[in-house]
Formats: sequence, C-alpha cells, structure tokens
Amino acid sequence: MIIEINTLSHSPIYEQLRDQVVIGIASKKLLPGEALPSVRRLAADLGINFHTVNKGYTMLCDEGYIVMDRRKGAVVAQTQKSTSEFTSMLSGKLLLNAAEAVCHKLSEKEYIALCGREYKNALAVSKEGI
Amino acid sequence: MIIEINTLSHSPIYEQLRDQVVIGIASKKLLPGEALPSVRRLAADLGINFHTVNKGYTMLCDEGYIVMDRRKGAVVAQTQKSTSEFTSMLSGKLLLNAAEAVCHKLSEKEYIALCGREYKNALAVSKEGI
Amino acid sequence: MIIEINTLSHSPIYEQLRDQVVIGIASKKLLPGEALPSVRRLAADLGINFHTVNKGYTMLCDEGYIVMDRRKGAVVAQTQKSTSEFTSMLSGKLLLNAAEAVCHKLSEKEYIALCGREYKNALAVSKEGI
Amino acid sequence: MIIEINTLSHSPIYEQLRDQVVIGIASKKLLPGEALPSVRRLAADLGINFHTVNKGYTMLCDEGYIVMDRRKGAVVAQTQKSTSEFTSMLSGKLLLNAAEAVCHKLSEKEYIALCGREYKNALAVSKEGI
DNA sequence: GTGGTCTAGACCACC
DNA sequence: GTGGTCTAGACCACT
Repeated sequence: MIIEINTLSHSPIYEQLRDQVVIGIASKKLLPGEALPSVRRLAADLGINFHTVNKGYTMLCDEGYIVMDRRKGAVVAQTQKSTSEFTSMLSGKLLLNAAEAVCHKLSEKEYIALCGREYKNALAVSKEGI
Repeated sequence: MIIEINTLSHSPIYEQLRDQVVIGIASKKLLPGEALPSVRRLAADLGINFHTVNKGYTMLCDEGYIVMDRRKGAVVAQTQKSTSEFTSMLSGKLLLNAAEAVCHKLSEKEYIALCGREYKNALAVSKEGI
Repeated sequence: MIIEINTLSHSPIYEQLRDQVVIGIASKKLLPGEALPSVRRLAADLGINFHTVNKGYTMLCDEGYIVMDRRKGAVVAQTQKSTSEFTSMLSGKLLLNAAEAVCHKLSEKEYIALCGREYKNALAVSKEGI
Repeated sequence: MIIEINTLSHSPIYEQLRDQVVIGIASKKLLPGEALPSVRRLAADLGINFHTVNKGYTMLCDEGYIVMDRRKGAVVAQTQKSTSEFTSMLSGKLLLNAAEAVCHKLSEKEYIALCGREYKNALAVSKEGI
C-alpha cells in the first residue's frame, strides 16, 4: 500500500498518515493481522521524521485500528466494535458536513447520494502495490 | 443564537466559532442578510479576544458564508453556490468518515441512516433564544 | 453620470467615489467647468454619510481634479498638468501591476495590449444618464 | 534580496512586504522553490512584529505567489496561472491608471511607453545582495 | 526551530 | 461604534 504525504497540506503529517491507514483498512488493502512497516522504515520511505510516524501509529493504536506488538511491530487490529463514543464523534462530524452541504444547496437526496458513493469508495479504493 | 466555546477542545476557538455559525446558517437560526454581532461585541460576550473572533469571521468570509459589509459589519451571505471545489472537499471528508464507519462495522445501510439523521438535524437544530 | 458604491468592497467608499469621478473626467462624462452634485445631495442619492462624500471631494481637490468654489460647489477643473510627482506615483503603480502580470505569465505584448485596451476604455466608458 | 519598509507610508506594512516579494519574484531575485526567511527571522531583520510578516505571507499564499510548506516554511510557488479573475482585477487597476493618465494629458503613446518601461523594470530591477 | 493560536492593549481609518 | 493595523509576549503543535 502506498502512502502519500503532502507537506503543503493544512493537516499535520501524522494525521494524513493515520487517515490513509484507516482508509487502507476499510478497503482491505490492509488486512487484520497484517504488519505495518516499522516506524523507522516508513519514516525513511516517506522522507519524514520517525517521531512523526510514531505519533501517527500511536494515534491509530489509541483508536484501536492497530495494535503495537513489541516483537512484530505495528499490526492491523483484528476487529473494532462500534462504541457509543465513536458514533457520537462520527455524528458530530456528519452534522457539520451536512450543515455545509445545506448551505451549499445540496438537497438531502444529493447529499445522501454523495455519502453512499463515498461509502462504496471506502470499500473499494483502487488497490495499489506495496 | 447562542454560541458556545469549549476551551478544552482540541480544535481552535475560531474554528469552533466558524463551525457553529455554519450550523446556525443551515438551520436558519441565522438568516441571509442578518447581521452577526460585531467582533468586539461577540468577543466580550464569549470572554475571548476579539482577534480570535476576527479570525473566525475572516474564515467564514473566505468560504463565502458571510460577507463583510463596510457599514453593517458581518452579515450572513445571501446565497452560496455548490462549487466543484466544495464538493471535492466534502467528498474527501465523507470518504474518511465512511472508512472509519466501515472499520467500526457499520453497514452501508446503518451509515446512510446516520447521514440522513444528521442532515435532518442540520436543518432543525433545536432553536434557542437570541 | 451614475456613481455606484459597493459597501462590500475592500476599498473605502470615499476612494471609490474619487476613482469614479476620475474615470468620469477622463471619459468626458464630466466636462471641465461642470458642477458636481452638492455634498449633501450626492450623499443622499448614494445613501451614505455626507462626511464620506466630503472626504472624496477633498481628495479630488487636493489632487487637482476638481476645484471647490464657495458659491458653485465642486466643479471639474479646467486642466491638469503632468507633474513629475504624478508620473513617479504612476510609475510605481505600473511597476507593481507589471510585476503581477509577469508572475502570471503575461508576455510584454499581452500586457501592453491590455494597457492599450484599458486606455481606450478610459476614453470611452459607455456614457450613461445623469 | 533586500526588503525595505517605509513606516511613513500610508499603505500597511504587510502590504508593502507583499508588493516587494511580488516584484522580487517577477525580477527573478526570488526563484521558484526558493525559501523565504521564516516569519520570525524576517520580522527581527525588519524590526517589526512577526504577526505583521505573517499577514503578508498569508496574503501572498492566498494569491498563489508562495506556498507554505510544513517543513521548509514559506517557499516561492513553482508557477502561477493567469486566471480570469486575475485579469479582470488587473484590468480594473489599469483602467484607473489610464484614466488618471488621460486627466494628466498623457497621450496613449506616452502612456504605453511608460507601461512598457515599467514592464521591463519589473523584469530587471537592479539585483542586490542577499 | 518552525508556524499556529491566543491574549492584551494601543492607535487609526472609516462611516 | 465599526473594523483594520500593529505591537508584545506567552504557550503549543509540528517536524
């Protein structure tokens, strides 16, 4: 799986890394049990500081997407339950997205269509090498 | 309309302000043409610095949600077109949300139901005084 | 001649007023010796404060475009010499405009064509009533 | 490249800064990809507040002259397209300049000569150290 | 060490 | 009274 970092982006690098791993897991480009590259390895590949990679991994670990194993390094977690705190966090983000959509004159139908399209995209982002 | 700031939140105050104004516009608690409080006034009401309010207003202005009128101060914009850059930005956020939902075992049906519920919420957040 | 004020504009109203009078003089919609509306009259017509109109007129007067006559009010000046301070001021603005054009990949030819077109426009802005 | 601030000028410092960077880019004293001094560094060098420099940089960023790279700070943008909004903005300024020139009895020929001279100046402002 | 955020307070331009 | 500009200084996030 290829991870791309945009140093011009507004969002911090460790967050871009975290987001791409989440998308990778959803699309099954990263499978449960699969090992992620080591912190230093990925840092070298991306040309960034390994502290940054570490922060991204820690974030993913805290959120339950991966587990850190002292011997195998970071591996994709087996499963993830839908906690109430997750849904309330997600609802908050969706409320804001919906509000923006409303302000831009997207009807509920159009908005829902967009949501559905992106859900399908999340399942099937074009698989790439590595 | 009541705006509430959470100083413990990770997101900056000016962004919380911006988000709440967007939600206010979507839910018609703020109507097109309506004047927002002056930066200094709102800053005093919220107990924050007026520069912070100013930054939030500037952001809203750049995004087209409000206009700065030389005489009336900040007023809610009359209209907002759905630009392609807006939809691509929105798609990006929805892709990430969907990926997180997939990882937490939300089916497409459940996820779409959530999106629809929040769209309705955005239209009708419980109205509050002033 | 119709003057239009945009309260949303970044530039102050008195400056918009000043600019439009200058363009009016260049295009001969305002002829030397012609009287401008009184400060209070124009202020009422434009729906702005008469101090603002006064400031615009004062600016035009200082620059030699109009003369203030105690009895006839503001009248368009007969003539205007090309002082060295005017040309150096103009050169400064043209240097900046040219630099911006260069950064946006306008060739000298294109830029000069644009300058010529606007010179012709300045001579012949479509004449309107009042 | 040397930047000079005139605290007596009517135009705000951040705008003077912005203008000089634009002229620097046009004259190739600042090359695409080249890093600008950090906001705090430049502020110290110019003896002004870093917020003021920041505002100038933000303006340049919004206009596409520079990009803010998370790691290298502010760097001169690689390229800049001639958007229609740019040309209409430029046309507006050129119309006013031309009108002023007409009022000061500059013939089209003289005016165009001035425009051409300043275009050449913009390409080759005398190069200075650092 | 970089930029980002926030505060506090002063002065000015505009209306 | 409104926003705009500038200063000064503190603390934090990011790399």
